[in-house]
Amino acid sequence: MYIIDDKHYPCCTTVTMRFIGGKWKAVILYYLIEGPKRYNELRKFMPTITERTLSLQLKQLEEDNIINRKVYTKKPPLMVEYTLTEFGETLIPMLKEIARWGIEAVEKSKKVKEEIS
Amino acid sequence: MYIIDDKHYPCCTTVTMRFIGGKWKAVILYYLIEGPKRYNELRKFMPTITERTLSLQLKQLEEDNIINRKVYTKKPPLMVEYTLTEFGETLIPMLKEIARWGIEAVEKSKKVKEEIS
DNA sequence: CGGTATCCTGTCCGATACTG
DNA sequence: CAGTATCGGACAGGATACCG
Repeated sequence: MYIIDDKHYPCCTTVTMRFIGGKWKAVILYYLIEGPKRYNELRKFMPTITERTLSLQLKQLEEDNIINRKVYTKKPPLMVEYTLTEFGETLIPMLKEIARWGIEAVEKSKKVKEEIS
Repeated sequence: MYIIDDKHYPCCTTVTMRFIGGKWKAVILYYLIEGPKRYNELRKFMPTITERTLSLQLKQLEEDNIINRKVYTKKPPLMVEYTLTEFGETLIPMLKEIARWGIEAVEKSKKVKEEIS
């Protein structure tokens, strides 16, 4: 049993999923590995996410101190950049493992298809 | 864009989350790394999961060919064992990374607390 | 022992429209 | 450009009771 901020987690794995679980967080973070990204850049990488959801997920990641939000202009059009924090960067090895396995799974399913057809 | 079984994924990370996302799947798999486990053993490891949810998650993992379900008795009391499949074993490095980061995050939050108090 | 059945709640997340 | 506001549907997951 682990405790962070008075919240109880039955397993160290639960802790991680609390931070990067959900449909989009890991994907957002994956794209931030290679460097800072603007809001619209992220949207282009994830064409099927809605503005609202992207906005919410970014806000949560910011609250968890995983990413940093930096505003470069005072008046519209705004220019906002998102970056991994130092804490967020500790996630990189894991994010790469997650991505690597995803690719492996896709490859495998292709092979299966080829064998069947 | 990746496609498995006619389902579209915008990113390789999405593929992985499709398999191990959710509140419990990664936790179940983490406990299966060290070897086969019975239904009630898993429940003891995760005291806060409900029977229904554990049952559902196990069934989904079985459908995804990540775990294997083996029944050893014909009449009650039943004896059922869950094991990682060969495909499921490919997840191990990632699962260990996820667990490792969870522990790291807990340690870090402790440090922060000590610094504050 | 290893589950189902039933019911119910919360939350995630999408669609759409609007704004400084 | 980078969001917010509002509404609503789907589904994950909890509580409890029961079964082969």
